[in-house]
Amino acid sequence: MYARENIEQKLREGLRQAAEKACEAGDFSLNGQELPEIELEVPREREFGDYSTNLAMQLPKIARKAPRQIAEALAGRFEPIPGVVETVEIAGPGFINFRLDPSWLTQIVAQVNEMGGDYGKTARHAGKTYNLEFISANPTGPMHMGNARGGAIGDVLAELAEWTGYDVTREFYVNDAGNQIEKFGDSLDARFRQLTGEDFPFPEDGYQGEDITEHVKEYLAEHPGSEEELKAQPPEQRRKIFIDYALKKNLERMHSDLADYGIQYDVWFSEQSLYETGAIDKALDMLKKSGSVYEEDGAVWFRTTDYGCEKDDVLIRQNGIPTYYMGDIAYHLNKFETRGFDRGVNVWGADHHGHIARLQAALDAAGAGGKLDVVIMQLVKLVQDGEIVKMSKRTGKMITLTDLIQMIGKDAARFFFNLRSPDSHFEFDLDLAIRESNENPVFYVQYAHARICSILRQAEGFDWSDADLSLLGEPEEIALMEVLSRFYEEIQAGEEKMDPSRITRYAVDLASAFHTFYNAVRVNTDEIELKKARFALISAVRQVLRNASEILGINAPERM
RNA sequence: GCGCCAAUAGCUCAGUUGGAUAGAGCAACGGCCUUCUAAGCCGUGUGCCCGGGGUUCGAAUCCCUGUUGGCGCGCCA
Repeated sequence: MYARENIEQKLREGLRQAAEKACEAGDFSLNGQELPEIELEVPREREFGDYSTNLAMQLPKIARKAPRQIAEALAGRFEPIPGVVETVEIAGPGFINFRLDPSWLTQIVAQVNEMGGDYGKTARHAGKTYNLEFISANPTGPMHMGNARGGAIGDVLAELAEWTGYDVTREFYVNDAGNQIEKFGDSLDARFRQLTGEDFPFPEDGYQGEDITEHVKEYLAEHPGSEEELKAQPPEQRRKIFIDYALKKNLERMHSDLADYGIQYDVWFSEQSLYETGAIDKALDMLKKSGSVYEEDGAVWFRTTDYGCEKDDVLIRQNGIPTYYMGDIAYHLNKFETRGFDRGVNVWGADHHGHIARLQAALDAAGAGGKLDVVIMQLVKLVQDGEIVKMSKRTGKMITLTDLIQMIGKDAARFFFNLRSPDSHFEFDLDLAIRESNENPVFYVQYAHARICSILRQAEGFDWSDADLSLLGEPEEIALMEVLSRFYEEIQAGEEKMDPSRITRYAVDLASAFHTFYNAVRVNTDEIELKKARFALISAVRQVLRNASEILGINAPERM
């Protein structure tokens, strides 16, 4: 158990008992009502102590007494906890402020050094399986900036889930079926015809990127003499050959690009496989049982309006081909029913948010409701030379994930995309990003780690295992230990709110507290006992910086 | 028209289970390297928390409403 959890539990218990005693003694009465949940917070101002509660200000309505009077009764009857609570004070309109025994903080240093790479982990969700689907970029072309953001967010969310005890599966949904694949094939075939001298118009809504032409050229280079053979084939056959070839190439490239980005998937789930395994039919049967499926105009519909949506949606088109929506339902039922995941989280771009309600509706109808959360990330707006760059996979004008990593590096990219919460609108200034490669906060964090490594390197062989941590009492040391104590809370909050940016901000906070400490006191001091204590402290800081870097998927360099 | 997300310092953004004096980075200016990494530290100031109502001991935070911006509302994915 982490120190803060322990202390908070004791404070709550103490307050509960104080309230009981105060009622018995007739200080005030709850008039038959339950004591509200006790809220504890860490006050912004140091002078208000280490913990504060507004309990006395929540009671006047029930007890019909002034908050100050209630606070006085509670504080007066609060049983001292030796070694934990030093003082109890009343302040302002009725806050009760607690000041803790300083020893609680030094214990954290020992705990971090003992737990090492496990410090920050909890078993809160132990035994539960968690499926995290992210990026799921169209395999018809290279990945873009939006995919880069989704990748950074998703991978850290997965990590946060693991740190809170979930058994996590990272998953990429490969959209290798449907209309865009047809378009992909048409585009490839059109380029083939043009390359081989035919005067053939390029489809208006085709993929105009260079990569399409490249695929065709590569195919021809790899299959010498195949040109005539291909020309003799019927167009559908030829399209299929090109699609199979280019899709495979694209997926291989995605694998390696994502590996460069530090992302490793456990499952690449093929949309096409849903058709081949009968998962679509099975899902449709499950939906039919809800009684909300009907036929009209030759198509099969799902009455999403039964579930609060604005209009119904088509499951099977007039031409008999299932919609993307139907596929997505089958896919998610596969996650929850077939594979039995306890929880699923998807990271989607804001342009897909309209899809959430109807997917949830269908899952409810099929009896798999309440298991899926969707994190919506706002789209990335790319700015270059002070102007917004329109990106489009269709026209092929875009900055790819690979370009980005080449420009600013994996660490900076991952950190940068997680600097803001997913639902904040993101303006990515390319000129700034290139310039920022040296100003990016990621270097600030990494520098703190490298500095600590440097100090420890110079004292190789120095043994501080018997350090007396109570010697740590400078304000900068206390501030640093307080940041250390917050780590597990940030992980929990990040997981709960599905917001990875908590961790980047925490890492910056910790690095900042360290840099301040470093400039204020000398670690490698002549006073041996103090030196031992400070070595124990910076060793703990280094450990937590490493753990945070692990979650963020960035390097913690030993030298810079 | 309807729905989702947003609006806080010159810029980019924190702060949202309602709390005490609304914060950080960048940018600007000044200071700190004869001892552990100056990619660092310290100091100097700026706010109609988009407007208007409401809820209450207390609102940047919750509710209603208006404005502005982004996105969505296909038998596309």
